[in-house]
Amino acid sequence: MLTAPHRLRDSESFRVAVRRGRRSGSRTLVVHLFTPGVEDAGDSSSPVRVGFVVSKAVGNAATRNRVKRRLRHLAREHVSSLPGSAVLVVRALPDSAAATYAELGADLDRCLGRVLVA
RNA sequence: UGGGCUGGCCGGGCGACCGCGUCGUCUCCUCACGGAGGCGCCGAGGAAGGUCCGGGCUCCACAGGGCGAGGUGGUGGGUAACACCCACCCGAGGUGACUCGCGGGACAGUGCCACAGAAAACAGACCGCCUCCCGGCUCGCCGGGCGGUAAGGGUGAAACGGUGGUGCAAGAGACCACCAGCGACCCGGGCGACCGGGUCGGCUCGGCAAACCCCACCUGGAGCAAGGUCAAGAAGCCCGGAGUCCUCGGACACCGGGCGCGCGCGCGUCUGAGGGCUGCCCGCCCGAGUGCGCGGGUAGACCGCUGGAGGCUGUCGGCAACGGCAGCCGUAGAUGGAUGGUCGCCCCCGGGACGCCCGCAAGGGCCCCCGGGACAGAACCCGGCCUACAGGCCAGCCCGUCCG
RNA sequence: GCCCCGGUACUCCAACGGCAGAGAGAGUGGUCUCAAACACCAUCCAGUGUGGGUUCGAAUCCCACCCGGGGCA
Repeated sequence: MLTAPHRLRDSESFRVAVRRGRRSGSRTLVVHLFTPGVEDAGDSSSPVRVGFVVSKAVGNAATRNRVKRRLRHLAREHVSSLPGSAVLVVRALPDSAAATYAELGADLDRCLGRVLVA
């Protein structure tokens, strides 16, 4: 689980991450990672922030909550490996509703690996 | 023992590790705001759901009357209130326990009843039946006419009471008996809906109001993004539309709208601007500001925010719903939205199979492996309704079978 | 949180409570053409989102549910 400072909670940051960040997808989810450059980062001390997008196509409220909780728990493992002041948005696809915790973890690892190579 | 009816209840349990949120407390960092960490308590539901009703709460409004609109619809209770619940009545279904019913009014009026049929609502008469008259005749009849009838025909969802008899030219509630139905009155029972009995009457009168409508009763508007406090802010913000440029990500200017404030103009301050009575009118009330245009700021934090028509137990009243009294309990408050993740054991269900046990057998039990365990996530709070739901527990009752 | 529309053939859409359903496009088969397009003719495709009720009779009226779209704060 993520503590409060690591939560992404304003829609502008979501838009920036989704539009300008590096993207990688899998069957169950899509990852957007935005790492601000030197000129963009006003204060380099801001923490890594993570947000989630789980649309109604995934399922009803209980299902969406479960997916979101699993993703939050998984994303916690990656916070320390991300560069400072990075913004990560994880978008859940409809197949994520039926995926197990291990499958979601594998997909998140693979996508984050691809995004972080560059 | 098999099948069924009704009511109530549960919604996996225990443990380990890693985590999240509110509150409390301690420690540390910071000038401060605040932040980090440790410990402790608590942390989704029976439907939290759909948003179909009813309330609480908040703001606005509120002399009264009329028209309109919407809702409810057997009776009597319960309740803060209801379209909910309970009991009863009536009707329908079931052998029964029991279930189901938008269950007022069709002599206040208007409207509709397709097709078929002679005729579809007020009686009328197509084929028939019959007296009489005229004509014909093969004289048992045939044709025509003035009339009388409504038993029979067949259509339809529905055809103007049913059966039997008297009666008649033929017939008919024309008359009689019984039955069904309608109305009036009387007696008895019930708070009442209504029920039981009797007398009399005309002797009979279709359905649809989830068609307009009539009757009785009820209904002010909005909603916690209500509403309030503080901060920021004399500066160009947000939303929608369409356009130009372009490095296709954005930038720029235009039009319309939104809110605090500033400026200008108009109309006004008791001879009344404007507003309200949230559908309209009369009428009434409030009232010192208000309408328009131009410029164009902020959209953050906190309160509201959880103790309430609260729950449990006992007792009393009541057929019951429910109510009175006493005692005990203290129970989520997030805001990109906490209550989770991964395992182990147990429980339940399904499948498989080595072995073991019981049994003549069908089969049953133990152990092992695999898979599964629903519907679904609080967002101001309650009372209901409706809808979804794996599996399970308890109680009462009905019908059948067997044994005594 | 509050509220409003809509659901009929493959598609777009009509249908006073009355034969259960019109039209256009698309499709199919013909005519025309060397072949096609166009045009013309014929034909096929629905049981009206689901369930229940009122009625003699329901796409239509009423109730509940499902799905889709939209608006306001």
